[in-house]
Amino acid sequence: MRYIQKAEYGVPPNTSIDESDPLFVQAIARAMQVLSTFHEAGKPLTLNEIAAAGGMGKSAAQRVVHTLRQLGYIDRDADDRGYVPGIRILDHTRDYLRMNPLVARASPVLMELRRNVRERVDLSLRDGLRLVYAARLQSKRETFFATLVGQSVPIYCTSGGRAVMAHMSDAEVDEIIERSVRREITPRTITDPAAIRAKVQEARENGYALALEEILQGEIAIATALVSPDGTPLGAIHIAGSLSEWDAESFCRRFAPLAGEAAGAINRF
Amino acid sequence: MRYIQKAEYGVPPNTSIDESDPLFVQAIARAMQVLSTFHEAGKPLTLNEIAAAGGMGKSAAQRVVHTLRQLGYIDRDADDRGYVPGIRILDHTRDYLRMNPLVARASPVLMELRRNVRERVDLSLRDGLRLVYAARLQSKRETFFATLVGQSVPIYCTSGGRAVMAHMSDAEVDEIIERSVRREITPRTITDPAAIRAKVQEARENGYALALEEILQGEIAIATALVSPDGTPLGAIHIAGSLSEWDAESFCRRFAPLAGEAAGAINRF
DNA sequence: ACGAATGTATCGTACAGCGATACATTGTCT
DNA sequence: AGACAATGTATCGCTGTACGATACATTCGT
Repeated sequence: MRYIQKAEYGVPPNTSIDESDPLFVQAIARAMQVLSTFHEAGKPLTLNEIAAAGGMGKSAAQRVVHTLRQLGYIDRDADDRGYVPGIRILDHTRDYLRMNPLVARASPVLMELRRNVRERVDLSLRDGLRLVYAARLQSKRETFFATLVGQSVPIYCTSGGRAVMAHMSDAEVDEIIERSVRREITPRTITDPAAIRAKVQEARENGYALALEEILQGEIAIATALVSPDGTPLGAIHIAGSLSEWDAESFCRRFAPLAGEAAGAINRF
Repeated sequence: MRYIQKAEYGVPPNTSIDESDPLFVQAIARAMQVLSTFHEAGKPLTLNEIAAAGGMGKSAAQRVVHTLRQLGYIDRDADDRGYVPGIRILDHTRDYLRMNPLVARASPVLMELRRNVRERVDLSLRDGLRLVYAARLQSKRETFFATLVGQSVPIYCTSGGRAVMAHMSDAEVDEIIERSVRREITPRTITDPAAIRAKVQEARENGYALALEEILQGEIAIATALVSPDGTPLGAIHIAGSLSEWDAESFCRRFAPLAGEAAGAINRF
């Protein structure tokens, strides 16, 4: 039995909480902290690992895990060797997806788009310095792990991220670049601030953003932004293909108009 | 802006918790209770609604919501009119999906299956009296809301459920039937215990289960069970099509072998 | 067979979270 | 417009919950 794929190029969400907030319930923070331990895990976890990772005592971890287990948010591994996330999580996934108006509005358009495009089509939503994939329509050849709902990627070095940044002020863009932990995820990841700004500018002019192998070797992706009525960028639509089948120019010529149309259909108020 | 689709035919999970458990952390239960309020909601919720639904005081709801908001598990609605589930939920979705060995093992097989089948293909996992959809490869014509990850259906009246029950003892089957709140979701939903037992027996003999419009009008579905090495049923693979294109017999003849093969490929330890 | 690491149980004390209440702000009805 | 109802926000003293240390049980690894 194998357990694979931890965070990898995923981005941890911002969990910098304000200490000494009179309304803040610490027990809840502990619970979520425990659940979040799995973000970095590649295998079922033991109580001690959870306690250590959460910076809490063994007793605290024990009680939290016990409680979450009763409620179904944590399970025992199939072989009873450790703890894994529980199925009740999916109930909340459903709630999130169906109550997010952007997802609801975008989905039919995405499926229509997928009909005209034999490549992977994704919807991502902005959360701080990252984009979180909310809906993914995989192409024929994709592997499962590359296309998980909830997967997240940095804004600074992705097509979707740059499409989003294209709808921000220069100051905001700079702040994102500044605060991001930039590293070369692949050899072709663009990490230089000036170069990123240039790509954002390019996206502004083209109306779409392009990224070549910045996250995954051999992957080409273009994206267009989804914006709220007041112009705030909320997320992006991605079309991703393989460089073994496409060169950048023909990929853009073929898919940029489609991606633009799709975004347009969603963005109308 | 519209917010649609609440629980409907979804099944609420079993949250009957043991009172007076010395290790039970009530604050966590409260937090999850609050998040679970959205299961039944068709629109953004107010503080008072959350408090009332959770059977707690306004202050308690206030603190819980405040905390979950800080952590990103609850957001304000786009128009600042109410509370909605937050995007951090998706991080845990990803954890669940990738750390569940059955999902991991089944996914490539599912995609291969989808390649040979132009209909919807689903993977569901058992949780008590219900099946929870964990992976869904939609066909061309599906609407988004019909194919949400996290959607759940009762065991007693679905193809997947009967495929699962086929791998249980008669006593276990009876218990499921007994404990389920059986109602006619559609006019064709089978709710009579004896009739259900007969359908289970039929599934045992055929190696697959069939359901006709028991959940959704016009839908036909067949399913095969996924079992652990010791024979315990863990979930099912579904193939679902439309009665406007298929009659029961040809649907089975065409897809039963494929569903069986797929389940077989996954079940080999 | 042994030792190390796991999950489980117990218990008195401190402080976290409870509920009542009061305030602020928004939207709605006539 | 003006008043009202309903929303989210803040404050505070008391109670009871969750804390951590420790001891026990059980499984795993070698």
